[in-house]
Amino acid sequence: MSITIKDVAKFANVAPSTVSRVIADNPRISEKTKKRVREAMKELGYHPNFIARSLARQSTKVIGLVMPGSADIIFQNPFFSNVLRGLSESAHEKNYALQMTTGKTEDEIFEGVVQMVQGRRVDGLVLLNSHVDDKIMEYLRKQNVPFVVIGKPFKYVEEITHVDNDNFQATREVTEYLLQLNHDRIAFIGGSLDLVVTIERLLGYEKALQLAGIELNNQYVIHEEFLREGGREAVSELLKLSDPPTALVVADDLMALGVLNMLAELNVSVPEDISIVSFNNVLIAEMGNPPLTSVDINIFSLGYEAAKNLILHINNTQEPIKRVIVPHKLIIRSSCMKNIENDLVSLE
Amino acid sequence: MSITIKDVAKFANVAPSTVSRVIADNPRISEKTKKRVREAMKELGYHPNFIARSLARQSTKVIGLVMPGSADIIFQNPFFSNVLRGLSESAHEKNYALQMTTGKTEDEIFEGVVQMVQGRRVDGLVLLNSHVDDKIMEYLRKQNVPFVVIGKPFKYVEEITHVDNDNFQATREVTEYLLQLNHDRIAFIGGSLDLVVTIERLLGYEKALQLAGIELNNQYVIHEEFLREGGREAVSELLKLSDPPTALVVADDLMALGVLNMLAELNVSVPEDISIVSFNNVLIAEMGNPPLTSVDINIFSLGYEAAKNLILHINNTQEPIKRVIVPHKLIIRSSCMKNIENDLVSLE
DNA sequence: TTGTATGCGTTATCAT
DNA sequence: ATGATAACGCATACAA
Repeated sequence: MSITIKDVAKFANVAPSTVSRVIADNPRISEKTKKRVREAMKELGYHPNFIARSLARQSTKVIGLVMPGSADIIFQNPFFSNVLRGLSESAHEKNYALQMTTGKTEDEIFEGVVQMVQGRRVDGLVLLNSHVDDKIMEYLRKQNVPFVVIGKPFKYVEEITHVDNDNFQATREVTEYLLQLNHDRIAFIGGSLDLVVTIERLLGYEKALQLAGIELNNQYVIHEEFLREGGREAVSELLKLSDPPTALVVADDLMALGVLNMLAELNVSVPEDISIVSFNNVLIAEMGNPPLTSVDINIFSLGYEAAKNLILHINNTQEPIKRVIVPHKLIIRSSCMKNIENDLVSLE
Repeated sequence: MSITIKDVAKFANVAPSTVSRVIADNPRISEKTKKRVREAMKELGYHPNFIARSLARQSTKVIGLVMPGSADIIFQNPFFSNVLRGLSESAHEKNYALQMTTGKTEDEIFEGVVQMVQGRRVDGLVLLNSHVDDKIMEYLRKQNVPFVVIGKPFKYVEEITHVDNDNFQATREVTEYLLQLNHDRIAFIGGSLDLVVTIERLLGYEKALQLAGIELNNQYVIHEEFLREGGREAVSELLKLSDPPTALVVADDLMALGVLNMLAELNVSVPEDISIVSFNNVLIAEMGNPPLTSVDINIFSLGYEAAKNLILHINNTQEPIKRVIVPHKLIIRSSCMKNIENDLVSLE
């Protein structure tokens, strides 16, 4: 069919093994023959067959990506495009390819991971999010396959290599930011409690309130999906309270946009009537009306570091680092302001 | 290392070739031995090695995806997440895996495509967008590799299999929609003219105006990148005109959000002062303030059909269909209203 | 420094 | 209906 190593060998009057060594730039081959072989390769338009190489080397130079289910609305979150950018750039630098799992349901995805691993299609995997009691993580641990998690593993935190933000600390900080603006009725709208990130952020929120001596109000804590429908319901429930919050900590920009949308319909002004701070700082955060104050969690780096550390792990050039913390930064825009109500109270 | 076909063969007291036939469910193997072999596979925990199979079969069951450059801001458009969903679901149904190109620049991506193709890593490719004078399309045609383009090829439209909307017609329709609302000063804000979709939409816009007997105003046609910064500049330029438009056709939701954002800053009300209609109808379209009237181009189907037709093409079960048109639909929300100014004029 | 031979795990072509 | 055996294209241990 196409040009193989043997064709090049014949053309250059050497053995196939010599051609192979030239490809690997083996120092034991003389510069003369290297040059001759390389010319032959150019001449014939030779390109190495990755499949054959993978079989012989027992390594594919492919990284498997475990995506959320395609039916999952989370799949549409710009978070994933951004994390993909980071993974892509890092993988490209090290000449690794990226292969995605496909599948709608959790079971389909799990089966896909098994195929990838047992079928020896990939050298390692990156899990794009971390669930509570993650079946896939459990499996990969048992199989002893190199893998890296984006987010914090629910179990075996000390053993599983992961790239994460300090979400506990970040949420503490934003909550304290709102406290400094004189808010004391602060609600938390988080995503599914099945995601570890939600738990971490909730804990950070609670810690800040606790340190400020504010009693936790269960009605102020709402868990909905990270996306639009969730946002709408969450808001309507909160506003119905006798003592509605004056500030919201929302765990995701997209969800925060949904909240903004609903507040606009209800003629509630942001930030005049209610302040909002959200997370992720994706492109659309600054396109909200008003532009959202959001925690930049450096999504690109999350992806970049994940692929980078996975590759280090695969080639075990070193004892793998178990935890990489990517820094975050509060980006202040126009969705928060001082709580005047409390100001008046304190002036009395 | 791991369990191979030979181990199963020994365990079941048959030849490796027999095991292979059982895997393929070859009818010439007796049910008895099939059962015995399958039990042996379960027992030993056998999983076929895809790499070895690929080498022997000369087919990988992998589809290559040609993404925009990761440095490209277009990469962040929710369009791609959605198209990925469609591709993923379709590929999964046919047991194909998805592999992405990586790379920042056009050249890096091209090199990646060559690696994929010559390295025999993939059985075919899907191009996620269509550029004017697309180098990659040219290359794939010459290599005679199965591929499908999402969007309209700039050249060889009759020969290259592609999945597209009727963007010309769709843009005609939305422009006529605005005309019916009594707008006659309608501007067009499109993306890069390097993308075929931009050209198609521009032509549709022009056609509608022409049929309505409205003279084209060059100052009303602006091309900027599909994203935010572009949107801002475009708007400011338009509003500076002595006779500013009362309606905008914006070629992308994300860009339209940027436009909304800027208009809000300038205290220009939508739709009272200016009407906006945009394209794609991604999730965030309904989260604009006001929610955007947008053309739903059925992005999921674009991806789904692309993978489906590529796979048909690969297995050439039939003479490949050259063109698949995915239907579009105008989703009316709250960003457009009747042009009162012209109403008054006509009432005089 | 280079060549020979074998293996990587399958599939497929002959045989039997 | 099943078993040997030769590809598939490359890497590598062992020779020379």
